[in-house]
Amino acid sequence: MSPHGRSGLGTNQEAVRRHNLGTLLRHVHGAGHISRAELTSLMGLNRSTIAGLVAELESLGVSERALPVGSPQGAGRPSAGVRLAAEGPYVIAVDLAVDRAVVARVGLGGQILRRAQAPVVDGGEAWQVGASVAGLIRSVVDDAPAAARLVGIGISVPGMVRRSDGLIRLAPNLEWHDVSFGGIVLAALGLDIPVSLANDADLGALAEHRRGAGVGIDDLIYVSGHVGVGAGVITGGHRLEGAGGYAGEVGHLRFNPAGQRCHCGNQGCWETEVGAHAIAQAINCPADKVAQLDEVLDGFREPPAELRATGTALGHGLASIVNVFNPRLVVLGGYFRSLYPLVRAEVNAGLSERCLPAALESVTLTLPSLGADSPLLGAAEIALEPLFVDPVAALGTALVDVRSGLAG
Amino acid sequence: MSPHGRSGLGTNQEAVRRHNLGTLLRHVHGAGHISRAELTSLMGLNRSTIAGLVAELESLGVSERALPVGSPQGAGRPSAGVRLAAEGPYVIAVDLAVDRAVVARVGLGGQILRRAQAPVVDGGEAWQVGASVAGLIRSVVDDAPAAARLVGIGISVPGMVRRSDGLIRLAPNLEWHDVSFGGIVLAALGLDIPVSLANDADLGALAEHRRGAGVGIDDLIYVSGHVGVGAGVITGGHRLEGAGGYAGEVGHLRFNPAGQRCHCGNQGCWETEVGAHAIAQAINCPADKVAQLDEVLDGFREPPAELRATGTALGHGLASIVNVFNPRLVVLGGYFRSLYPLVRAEVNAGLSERCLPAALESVTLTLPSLGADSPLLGAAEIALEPLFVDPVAALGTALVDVRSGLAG
DNA sequence: CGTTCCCGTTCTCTCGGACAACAAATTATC
DNA sequence: GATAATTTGTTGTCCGAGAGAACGGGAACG
Repeated sequence: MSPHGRSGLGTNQEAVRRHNLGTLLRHVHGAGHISRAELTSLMGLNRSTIAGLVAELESLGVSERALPVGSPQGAGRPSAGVRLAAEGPYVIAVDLAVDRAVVARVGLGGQILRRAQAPVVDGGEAWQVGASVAGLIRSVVDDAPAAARLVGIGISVPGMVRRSDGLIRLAPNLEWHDVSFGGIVLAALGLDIPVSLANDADLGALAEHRRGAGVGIDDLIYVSGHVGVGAGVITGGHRLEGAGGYAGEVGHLRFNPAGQRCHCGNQGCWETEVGAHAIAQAINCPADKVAQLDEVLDGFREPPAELRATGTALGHGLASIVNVFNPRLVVLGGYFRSLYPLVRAEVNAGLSERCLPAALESVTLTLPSLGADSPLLGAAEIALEPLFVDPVAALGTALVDVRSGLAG
Repeated sequence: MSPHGRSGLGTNQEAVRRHNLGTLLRHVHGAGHISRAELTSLMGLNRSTIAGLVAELESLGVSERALPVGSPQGAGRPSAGVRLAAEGPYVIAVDLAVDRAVVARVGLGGQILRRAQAPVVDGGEAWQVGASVAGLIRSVVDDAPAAARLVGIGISVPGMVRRSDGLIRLAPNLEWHDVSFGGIVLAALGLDIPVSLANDADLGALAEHRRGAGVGIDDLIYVSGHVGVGAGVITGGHRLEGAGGYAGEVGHLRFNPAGQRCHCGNQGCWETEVGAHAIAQAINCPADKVAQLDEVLDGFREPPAELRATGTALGHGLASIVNVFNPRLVVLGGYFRSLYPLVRAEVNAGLSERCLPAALESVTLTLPSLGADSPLLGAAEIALEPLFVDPVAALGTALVDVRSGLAG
């Protein structure tokens, strides 16, 4: 059974095999290089069972035998390693931001095999951006091994994405409403493969949970500043999506009812105090550089006094979030990655001051260990997801020899 | 596999049987009376497999054969029914509130078989309350069939409960800090059986999700007013607990930084505007009746003008919550159950005004269909939970002939 | 150099669910 | 009202997947 899926169903033996093979692949994906002995203890299955599963992965062309892993600890025969195959399946990850699009070819294991990027023109129509992204995808796929299979495309979107069908309901800073961006990209490519879209903060949280600062931590929040402010939440090891997929809109938490008007129509949303426009205004940054606020902030050697209030507001807002979600970790992504080091003291003080003691004692603030690539790698993760649910089926529908498919 | 549990493990064949038997029991528990044919389609298993599972449940004394269920629809042989056994296993549910404790004997299927309650004296020590609860448990168990087995005790607590061990970290209105209430009750009973504790709002959400207004709805929030304000969140069909178990503390969301001081030390928490003390003050309710605010509110035939601002504040706060969690349903429990009908227009207007359109369009406000019993039935649900994970094991450790055990 | 420890491989066993065939019980149809 | 159609319960068999035992291999340790 999928861990979070449709409950209530029974498990037949076919599902057992699917689940075990998928879980095994998930472990190999997570570790990159792992010994069979570790797999047996991680999965709680018999040696012979693991051997059978590993053999199936090899016959699928996903993994290959490797030398015993790393340093031998203790006596006994060293355990054979399992390594991801060089010509194994891969996905296309797209990180769509307000000013640029990054596209990467990402293999199992989360390695970025090739990347490309292009600016997004201000006020660009969706089809224009889609064509640009399609071009980047072509260039990124260009040097892929012919035998390698493309499993799908994952797209990180700076806006609200409906989870039922991936429609972009609203991307305020791109000024997009109800855009079916997945369909646009597929049409521009002339392909028909699975496309998954999700909110950038949600994907940042997922990536940091799987491969970043939050490995092994089942309750974390990724707070993302990308012009607007949003959050991705992992709780109990799973993404918090909400009914429509719009959960995590912390930017519009009520913060100061006497404050400034927000583009959402309300007054004093948190975003009006810690959003990019508010910060730009505080440090007299020109409006056309708001999208590159992180670079502007990186330019400071000393924290300007004007940012202190922002730091406190950030801490106070985080306190509300921590009270509500009780995470073990809060990852500060987007331009907060540049802001936090400047005003660490104020943020920490603001959080401690306003947070309930029980929630405060177990929480840590940190920076994303994947740097600015968190949403990109999260996009890769959701595109890879079908492989972990049913490797055989996902590889069966995957695309072989993509280059000639794209040329045609 | 347990649906939300430790991921990464493989599934062995023993686990398959456990899971299927538990899932079957979960369905019988949910429906009370269900046909085998429905079970086959719900669980996606073969007829013969379901027959085997049902036979095992019968041999465990949990269920029994019943006549074909309800109205026959269509041709064909009518399917035999599965019904919960009259002398089947049961649990003790405890709803601990600031002014009273309710104890019930609850069978599989969520039926309250017997209930008792007693006032909780103001400023009562934990051991006193524990002794009182133990007495109620004795009286409630008194008429249980001798063959019926007691599976465990579930306790709803008006405060923050650590999920790792059930310790009550803080129950502000009982003035309890770090109380091991489960151990106290067990010691007073002289028993040693599983005890589960959780926050009252969390359990309200669980009960409404399983048996109330939220059946079939996987994303809902139960907002509870019981002197303090808290929320229980169901997301993706699972309880949102957080790292320590303290998630859902929406009462201390920042609401109006220029507002009144909150007992948590901050200023202008949401609770200072929609908490029981704030409402009591607004309608000139004496301080010693704050714990019975729901009854006071029920006394109004016409909504007093003083409550309008409260209704608006409730709506505005709910907007923040809906933006963050994107639920399909918000259930208003505790004294909000009495407040909402009085100021429905203000609440709805406040919510619509401050909520993001995408989140607003799929959300509904409603009252708990289990009335004031939501937390109580939620306590029963967590106590029953082991039965659905592994019926055989849970029944194996369950207590037979409880009366004589309690007498000795 | 032998012992010990751990792991991979192979074979068999066991168990649980699927499947097919048949009987049973009800509805639909002529 | 008799027959056909439909759906389900029951039974026996089959199949597949994981468990377990036995054996051999490879490395560390004494």
